[in-house]
Amino acid sequence: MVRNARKDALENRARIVEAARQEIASSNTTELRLNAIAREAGVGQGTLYRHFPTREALLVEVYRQEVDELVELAPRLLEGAEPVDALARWFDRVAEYARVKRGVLAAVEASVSRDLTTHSLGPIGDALTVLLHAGKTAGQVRDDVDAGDVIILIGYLSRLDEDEWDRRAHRLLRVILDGLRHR
Amino acid sequence: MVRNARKDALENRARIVEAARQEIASSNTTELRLNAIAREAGVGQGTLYRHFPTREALLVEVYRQEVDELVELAPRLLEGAEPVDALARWFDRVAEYARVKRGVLAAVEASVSRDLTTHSLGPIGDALTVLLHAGKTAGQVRDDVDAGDVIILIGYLSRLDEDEWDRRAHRLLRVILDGLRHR
DNA sequence: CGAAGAAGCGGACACGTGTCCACTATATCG
DNA sequence: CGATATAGTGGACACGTGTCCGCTTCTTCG
Repeated sequence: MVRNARKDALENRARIVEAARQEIASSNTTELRLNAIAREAGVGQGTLYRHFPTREALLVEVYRQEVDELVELAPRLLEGAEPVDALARWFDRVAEYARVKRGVLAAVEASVSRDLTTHSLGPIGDALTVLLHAGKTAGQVRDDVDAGDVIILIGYLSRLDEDEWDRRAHRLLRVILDGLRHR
Repeated sequence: MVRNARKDALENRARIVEAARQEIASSNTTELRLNAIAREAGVGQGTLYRHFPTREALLVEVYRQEVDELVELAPRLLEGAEPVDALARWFDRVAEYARVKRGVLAAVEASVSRDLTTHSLGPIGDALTVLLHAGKTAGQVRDDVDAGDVIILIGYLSRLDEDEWDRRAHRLLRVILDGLRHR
């Protein structure tokens, strides 16, 4: 991360992420007991919190691969489809992740909304910005929304219970998409 | 609440609600330290939790008046306006409450989404159902949404930071409204 | 009215979170 | 290479939550 990081610091960091990954994999639940992870990683609480100030920061790291995939998917979709359709497909992919790896969206949402004001939306926000911009340029997406707005709106995905998912997740994404359309 | 309630139980219940109300009034924050309220009300933790199993249950009680107002507003709006416009105005009113009395919507949202499956959406959900039904009948609102959907979508209001409010709250309500429109 | 049983009470407890700070290991520089 | 400043460590702690259960108080019924 930083230039002159200490060797043990990096090791600890890696060990924490690994412990978190395993914890998530084994318990397949959204819950994450931070202190348990610290224990499993063989570090103190303080160490964990210094490396990852918030639970979300840790989740972002754990799901980095998934996040990266979403990010690089956006421009690819734009090449092969109308902007609004690209957005729709991107939504579908987000939903897929949100369903299987519940932590992904929760992490993104929380970390983004934390500094919505700072205009730094993180990688996911940037990907969304690209999609929205294309949509606006093509006159398919309303002009008065930004990536932050959309992340706020689709945030419900991370709060949906498993048993409501099938009935609501995709339908509500379509409602939001229609709301985003230029009229 | 129940028929044969014990006198002291009712007193305690009232005292808890009163303590909560004061706590909210004085600290004007969304936070609510349940144990502090129990202490102020002069009851044990157990007592508080028996009367109000969840933090939301307590908030609903605290904001009962506001909730009632929202409920009886819905049919009144329908008398004087097109269904979609009534819905829009009702949204505005919800936003107003969500801004000033942050707890209202948080409570409603949480308590509703807790038993979305049981088809009991609570009073607010019922009010919304009326609005949506009128809109669908008039062909102004899409047929494939229910009150639960809408509550989920507008739930972002209770999560918006004060400083993002002005920029996003109403705009996003309009986006949602557009998404709900029949097309 | 007094006994009995049920409804309600309340505080101790187990657990998780996040902070703080005295200590330790590491990188750097003379 | 050894001194030293400092980044990094880890665990104790203060706090909040929610549960559990032995005890108390109310109500009811003979």
